[in-house]
Amino acid sequence: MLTNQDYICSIRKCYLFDGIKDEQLADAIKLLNGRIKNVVKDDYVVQLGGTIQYAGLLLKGKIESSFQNENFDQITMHTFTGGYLFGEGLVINHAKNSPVQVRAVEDSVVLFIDLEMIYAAADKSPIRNILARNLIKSLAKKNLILNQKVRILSQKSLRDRIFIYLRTLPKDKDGYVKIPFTQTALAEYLGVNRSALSRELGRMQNEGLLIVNKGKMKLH
Amino acid sequence: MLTNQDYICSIRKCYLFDGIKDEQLADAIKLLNGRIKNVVKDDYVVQLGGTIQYAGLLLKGKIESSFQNENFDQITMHTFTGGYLFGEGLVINHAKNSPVQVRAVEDSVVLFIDLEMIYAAADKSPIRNILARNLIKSLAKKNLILNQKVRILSQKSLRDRIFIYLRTLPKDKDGYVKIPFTQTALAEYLGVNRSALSRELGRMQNEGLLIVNKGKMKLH
DNA sequence: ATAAATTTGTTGCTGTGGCAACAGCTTTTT
DNA sequence: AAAAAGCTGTTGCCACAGCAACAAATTTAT
Repeated sequence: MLTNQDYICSIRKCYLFDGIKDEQLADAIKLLNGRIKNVVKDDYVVQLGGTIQYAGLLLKGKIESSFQNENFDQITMHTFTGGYLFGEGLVINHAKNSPVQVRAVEDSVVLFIDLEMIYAAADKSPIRNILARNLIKSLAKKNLILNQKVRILSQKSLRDRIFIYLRTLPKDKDGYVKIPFTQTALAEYLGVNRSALSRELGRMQNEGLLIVNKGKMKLH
Repeated sequence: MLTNQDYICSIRKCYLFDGIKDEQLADAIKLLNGRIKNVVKDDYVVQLGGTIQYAGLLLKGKIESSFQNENFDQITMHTFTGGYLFGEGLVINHAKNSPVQVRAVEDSVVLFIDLEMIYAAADKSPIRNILARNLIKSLAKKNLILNQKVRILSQKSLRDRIFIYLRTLPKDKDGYVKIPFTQTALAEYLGVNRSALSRELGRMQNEGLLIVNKGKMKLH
């Protein structure tokens, strides 16, 4: 079933199978009723407004989650590559009417898994325990990431968004923080216009609030 | 330990102890190393930048989560009453430097619990399984709520925020959706100015896009 | 080394929506 | 029933940030 080494690599990128040895992987996936499916480019993995029974783990390719705004424009939320787990929240809550759609932007391979198997069954295999722990950690992690994003997006001024973002990054001994984004990507993450971000960073430097230095920044 | 009926009421409001009978509640709480603590008004339950070892379940009183922006103003995120579970994400991720602080706004009682007990121990009691399932569901639910909020806050125009918000609410047979907020609270949820919201709702009605009717709205 | 592609800085224009202030309504309290 | 508190509609003002367009700089590809 899982002969492709690349697929195993992808699986290892997500938390869910942490602590499960390669030789147990097949058992774990079987326990989750795992099924591998090829998805051709532009096919929908999750339909807008649809129901979703299984979480997906992207083994290969590239998929994109998006939703529609008022004008029925597609707004891309995120593009994912191998190892990304999606749909957990919807599946676990038995959500109908998915508010997002997931579409393959190139030919992809997805492993569909039934997360409810983790806690639905009566037997208590050690694998089940590990999976439960990993799922909990994975969900909690997404929670933190989303919380941080909400905190940033709740700010009205661009400057406050920058401040909050910078404050959460760890400082090195000189008080600098390393920005793991290009400025373009940072603007997208902060939910602001790219040139406005550039302008504001310039202002902040003029005011002596900030030093920008090759992908590093320092406050005050 | 848990003689107060009000406390049990609060506990029942959160998912975590679903499916656990009242007579097993004490066992479940013991399993989680539960400890009840009184918190006086204005005391911090979680310090900004601090570490948090236990999740908290509010049994009585009122607490508020907030964070600080650039000017070290406190920005309130949410105010909670009995039954609210907080800090799970931070605890499970062993997060240091909490980005939020939690403060009692009136004299309160909090049950601190060690969520890691759910999956850390070797024994596999049925209670542990139930707790694991409930924690997973609870985290997944928060995930959906946060996702929805991110989707709304990512919109630049107030109108799009309104559209997205309204689209997720269930319609009644006449196509109306019931708004579970006052307009003031809705503005806060959407992250916009209250009077701007009022203005925009007026505009949309003028344009024939929306009908507002006593806490109900209808699109198109 | 040159070309191509991507990223960043800059600037003018413009509109949205934040803010403050007030008035008219509800709802709650006593 | 009166008073207090809270919610909603309205309006003027104006700053912030979105957008477009271009140039400069940097990175990646060939």
